[in-house]
Amino acid sequence: MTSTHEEVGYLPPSKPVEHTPISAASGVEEVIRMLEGRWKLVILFHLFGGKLLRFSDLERAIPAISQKMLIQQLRQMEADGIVTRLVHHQVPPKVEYGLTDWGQSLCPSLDALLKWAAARPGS
Amino acid sequence: MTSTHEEVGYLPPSKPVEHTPISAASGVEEVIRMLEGRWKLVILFHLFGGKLLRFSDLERAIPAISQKMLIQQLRQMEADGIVTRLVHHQVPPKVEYGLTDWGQSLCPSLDALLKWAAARPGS
DNA sequence: CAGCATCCCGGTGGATACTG
DNA sequence: CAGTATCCACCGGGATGCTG
Repeated sequence: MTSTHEEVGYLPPSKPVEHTPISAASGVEEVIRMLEGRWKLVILFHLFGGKLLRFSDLERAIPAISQKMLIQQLRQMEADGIVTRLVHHQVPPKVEYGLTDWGQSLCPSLDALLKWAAARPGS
Repeated sequence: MTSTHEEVGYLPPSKPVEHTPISAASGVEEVIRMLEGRWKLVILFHLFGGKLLRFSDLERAIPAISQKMLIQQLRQMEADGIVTRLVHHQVPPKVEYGLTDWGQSLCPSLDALLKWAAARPGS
């Protein structure tokens, strides 16, 4: 694919839109809002499979993330109904994070994304 | 904030991980890198369906985006092999953007994301 | 028309220190 | 252990003006 300046052998703009992506754009914004941020997807992938992870587990699993970001993203996803927060009040505090059913249902879609990335031409 | 403190009636962590999301984490970063940014997905959704849109078409379709962001995101996706850039050298310049086959193959996955968002409990 | 260059602001997110 | 609080650097991204 030589990016610029090919002589154009393209033809008919007579192709009708079969997908109306524009109308979908509204939902797109919502998805972006809920999943954007450097860490949301990374966290989600660590939670898939119904696992319950403690705050410190996640910190260890994602060494590059700061506490501030970890808690912030977790809280946002909790507010969005994607992750659950389970507090055990005991002397050394223990909090476990997991996925709601709805959050877990995101797994296939994200997996598809992964497969897509893996299928990149010129591997 | 008492959003918390359920007494924990959670049971068996006997659920074996059936998905090994951690190993997937590597690919996740890649996906994020390619799709992140305020506008990438929005642009993509306007390009799905095999449509070729001119720069000005996209500007009109996404009024909130600035020229700078539009061209920047398009270029990045072009570099990633997601979008194509078709230059017609004629007196009033004309450039059309579309999707590569690989880029087009992202459509089902993103659609799944949309459906997921639409299925949010408490609609 | 389709961009590039420049300036600049605000928010995102990192580092660090402190608390229940 | 699981956060909260603060400070601050950086850069994503908007506005404007100019060019081929």
